[in-house]
Amino acid sequence: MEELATKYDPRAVEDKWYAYWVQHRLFHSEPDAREPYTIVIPPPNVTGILHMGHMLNNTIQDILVRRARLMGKNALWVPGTDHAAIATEAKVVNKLAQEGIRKSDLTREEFLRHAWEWKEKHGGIILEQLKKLGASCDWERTAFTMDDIRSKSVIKVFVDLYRKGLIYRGKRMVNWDPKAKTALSDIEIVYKEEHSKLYYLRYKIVGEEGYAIVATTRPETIMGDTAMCINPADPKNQHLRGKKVIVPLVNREIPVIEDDYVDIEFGTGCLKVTPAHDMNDNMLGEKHGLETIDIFNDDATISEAAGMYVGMDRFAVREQIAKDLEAAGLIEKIEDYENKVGYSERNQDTVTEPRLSEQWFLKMQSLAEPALKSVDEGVIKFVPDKFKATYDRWLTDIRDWCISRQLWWGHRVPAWYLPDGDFVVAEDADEALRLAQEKNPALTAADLRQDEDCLDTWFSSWLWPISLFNGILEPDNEEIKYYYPTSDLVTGPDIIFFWVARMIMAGYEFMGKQPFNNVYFTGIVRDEIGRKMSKQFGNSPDPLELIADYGADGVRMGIMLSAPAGNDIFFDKKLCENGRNFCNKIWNAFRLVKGWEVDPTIEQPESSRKAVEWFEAKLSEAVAEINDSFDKFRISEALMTAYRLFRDEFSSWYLEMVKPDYQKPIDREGYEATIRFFDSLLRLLHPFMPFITEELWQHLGDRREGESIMYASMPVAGVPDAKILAEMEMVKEVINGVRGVRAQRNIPARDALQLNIVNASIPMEAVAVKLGNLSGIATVTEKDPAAASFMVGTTEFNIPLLNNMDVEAEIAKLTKEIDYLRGFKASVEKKLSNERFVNNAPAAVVEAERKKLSDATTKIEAIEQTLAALKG
RNA sequence: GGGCGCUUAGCUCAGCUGGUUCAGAGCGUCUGCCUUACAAGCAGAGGGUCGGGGGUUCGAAUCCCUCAGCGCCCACCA
Repeated sequence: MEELATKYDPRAVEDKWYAYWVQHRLFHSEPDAREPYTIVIPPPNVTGILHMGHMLNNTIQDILVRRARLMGKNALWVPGTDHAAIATEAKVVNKLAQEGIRKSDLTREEFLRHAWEWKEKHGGIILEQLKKLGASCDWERTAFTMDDIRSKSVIKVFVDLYRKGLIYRGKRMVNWDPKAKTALSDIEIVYKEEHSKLYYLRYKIVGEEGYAIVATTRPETIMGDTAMCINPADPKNQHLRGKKVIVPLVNREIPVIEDDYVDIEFGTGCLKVTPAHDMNDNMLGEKHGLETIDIFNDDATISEAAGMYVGMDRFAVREQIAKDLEAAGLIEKIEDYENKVGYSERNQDTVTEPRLSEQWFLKMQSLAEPALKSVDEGVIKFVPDKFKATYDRWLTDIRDWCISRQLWWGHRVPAWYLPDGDFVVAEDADEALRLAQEKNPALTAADLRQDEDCLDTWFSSWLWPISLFNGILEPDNEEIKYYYPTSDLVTGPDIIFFWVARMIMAGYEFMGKQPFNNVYFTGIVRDEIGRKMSKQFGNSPDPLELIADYGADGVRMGIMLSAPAGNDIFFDKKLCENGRNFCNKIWNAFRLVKGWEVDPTIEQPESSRKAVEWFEAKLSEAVAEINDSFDKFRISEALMTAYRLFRDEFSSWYLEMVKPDYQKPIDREGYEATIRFFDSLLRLLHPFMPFITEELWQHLGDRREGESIMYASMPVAGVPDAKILAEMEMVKEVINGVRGVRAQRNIPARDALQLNIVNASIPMEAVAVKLGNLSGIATVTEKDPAAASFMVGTTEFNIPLLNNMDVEAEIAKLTKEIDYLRGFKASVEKKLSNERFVNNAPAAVVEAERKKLSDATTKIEAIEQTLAALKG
């Protein structure tokens, strides 16, 4: 192999290996005899662009999938995209607007043609970006929520649920997005605290002097007022009972009704009731049989029904009406007020409007029950489990799901209306006609009109773990039987209701089984100062640029280093630098090893033999730790363990122990063991850093075409030799002691030093000699006053320094140490002289304290002697 | 208004059912080193009365109470 550069260049290897993996179909999975391991990707928006949240999420999924593959499972990660009805439709509408085309001028078919065009052009960019990250998805299975199988699945499920009586149509109060002009479900509303005004309006009392004062934040809705409400128990408003009042400006008489819903303490205790534009008012309206006046159009401009301000925008009207009321002397006062205003989750600049409209709903109660039970009983495990509480609460108090959207981009509601207003629900037009003819044999296809609405995007994503394997259309097919339930779901806690809970419900409803066994919730990615990364702030780095700068492996490591489960992660580019540096470390360790020349005639040195024995144990220990971390989904910790194993134990200790002298050949045993360890380390690191590990693994041995580290086996944890681990830790301390002496006195590493041990000996002398650069190790009975000293445990070590000795400094150092030890000893003595401690604490604890005391005593004596010798 | 969670080194966090391995890790900082794998590096060092107060206990970062600060989720107070 040719000379390797001193720095790892990711660009030279990443594309090469990704193409190799794809070419050899190494990400592809088909059912076989092995145990399956399945992940379905949380489908990103088809027209979306990769952001840091995706990077985190997909890095974790890739780590899990690659690890499962290395563990011999039949690992499958299914990719795909989501049609994201509202978001995509909005993008298409904007794009058309720029071309001077209005959606309202297009037919549904024309619009959809534009939308598909847009999807073909922009769809899947995000999947290409994932490839740069190294995502090992089975691209042959790439799905789309609006492709044929997924669309038919959605329709089938709709029809099924309708026939089970779980889907109904009704005129209800829903959240309305006046920009997208569609209904939204309850959870698609985000409430934001806002500074607003509380207007106190004067409602003239009919047949009486004076006014009733009503406090409202929305004076523009007075045109829709159809009652005023007081609490019957409110003493200050008793005089209003049974009266009528006149809506200011509008001059319409409305009754005063009574309901204990009204909070006596709020404002004046008088509430204006606008049943068409407020959830609670609607409730009051139904209870008291009030008229509803819908004063808004679907874009939240004022409608004809309002009779005033017609065509004006709701916020403009608020300002205008305040002025007009003021001018008419109908405002008592205006106060500053903080309240929560609902915005569209998808369109966060748009204030939603409660609105009465005809929509399709799904009854949730019966679906929620098994879903709730499953998580409660731990059939599905949440990591971290604190999210169980959130999940429980939502499902326990669940409301029906408004599933229809007034959009064109999506799955069209499979309902057909008959001329008489009745409707049928069917899988297609033919079936619809048949059903319609059962009602009226005279009907023809031309008499039927399909519902214009689409279904909520989540009504397709909730089927994802099933529909990806065609489990809705063909419930008994081999794939669904093999891959379902999937293993782990990796997603953000922000979509726990939108997606996770609903997938669980769908899983039980349509498969009778959970859709996945574990849900791993990632944190939200924030910048260094804690802001959520978003386009708005422009604080999200471009993932592709990061990959270009640091390499995919470096970026993956950077993300994972700071990503404990469920905690928000503070992303800082510097972490990618650490990742890149680590790649470089691995690269250079490889250069070292690859540069060795093997001489089979050389006998393995003692230091090398010990090194191999020790690292064998160290590796086992680390593998066990990593396995344990993965079992708990502590992926960052697993990475940290592997990182330290490679950098500290392998590079700094092991390689230094087996490394031959400059330009000297290495023995065969030491070399082969090192290659074996390197191989194990690469396999251990592969899930985290797929590219560099593949590159080096390929160089490490003779590989066949098509062979890959992806399918090498994960190292298994043996039983580590505890004795050698302990011995090595002791030797490390001795070597550190020697290095400390060098550092303090500026003794160059190349000057060999003599190490004398006072009345003791150490294991692995050869290792200490090599790494400490010692000229010799001897056991002495007398301590040498002209020597630097340090202690490991209760053993004292001397390094004779001859004229290099700084007696004052040595005395100062030892004095400090002995002071600390005396204090420590005193505290242990105090504890041991406490009878209650000695009597109550477990014997082992007491014994440990006794040992501490005797060790401290030994050390103090040794230092006292040394000090005496130095001073004498 | 309800629920949950957090507060440990300059930063980000780990510390499971109280007691040797309990005050840790990574990063950053500081000090030496261009030592023939790696300066994107090596070697070494410093740094916290575990948010405040109280309690239980022989013993508390760990259990209980309380105060303060922060975060998240949910909720129809106009």
